[in-house]
Amino acid sequence: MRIGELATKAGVSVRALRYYEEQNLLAAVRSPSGQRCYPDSALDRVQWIRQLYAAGLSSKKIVELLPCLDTGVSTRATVTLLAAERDRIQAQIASLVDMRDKLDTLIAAARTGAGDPGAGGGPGRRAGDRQA
Amino acid sequence: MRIGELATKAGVSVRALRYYEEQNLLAAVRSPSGQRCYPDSALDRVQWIRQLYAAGLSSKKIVELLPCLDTGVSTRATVTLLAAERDRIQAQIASLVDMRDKLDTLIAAARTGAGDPGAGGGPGRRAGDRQA
DNA sequence: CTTGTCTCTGACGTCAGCGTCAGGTCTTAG
DNA sequence: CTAAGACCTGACGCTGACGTCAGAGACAAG
Repeated sequence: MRIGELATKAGVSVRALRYYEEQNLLAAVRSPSGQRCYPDSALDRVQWIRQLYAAGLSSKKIVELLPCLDTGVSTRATVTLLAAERDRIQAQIASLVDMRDKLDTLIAAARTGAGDPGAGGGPGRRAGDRQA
Repeated sequence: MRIGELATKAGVSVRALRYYEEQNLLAAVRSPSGQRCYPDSALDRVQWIRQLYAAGLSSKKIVELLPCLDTGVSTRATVTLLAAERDRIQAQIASLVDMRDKLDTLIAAARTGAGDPGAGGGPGRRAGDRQA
């Protein structure tokens, strides 16, 4: 498939796909005229890339991990990297959970009438999505 | 206290503190000669700011929320903002937990032999910090 | 053949949260 | 008094993941 189609399917911009190629995250076969041609597997690949970016990894880290994600084969070095990123993500989760709880406390305080005139909320609990 | 002391205590750079002031996140009384003078409460304030940055909020969002965090008083607008950020953070947590689990799977597969799909999920588990 | 849409390669623009350098002032120890 | 830091205000630099614009080729449809 061509770049526009992949972009639409993956929900990213054409520019982003070209950027991924530039960063060696995503390869494409070229047609004789130079147009990029992607296999279907590229869609999964792009979604991996997006999720890794969303988890706070840089292009450099991702390019080191992708071969392992592709083949499932890990060297000791990549396992080390995987573990390091996992631990970083875990710490990030802990930090976010902490902040979420702080915000919940503030929201609860606001709802139970502390402060704002007209915030007569009564018992206004949020949905019980306490677990991450 | 002066800016250098606050920076040291808070573990941030002097430049960062000046930036926070520029963004209206942190106020300082000025000495006659123009030097910034911070109250002790500024330390807590800076730590709030750091944590909010770490949770992915922008200066703009933080400046909208800080008055509420200071006074504990929330208007309807700030409660809406708080709730929106809470939900964003919750979604981010979910995304990170998902990625953490994916990485754990890969790590486990690598540990239980030459990594390959079909990974037998045998022993070699990580410490049981499954919950966020 | 022409039109419209898609694609190509540069290459500069953006935005946030600071780092860093320049040139001058303030404070404090000796 | 003087030297050494700490502090001041600009103001430019940096990084990463793209956005955007320019100018030109590619390709199916009528």
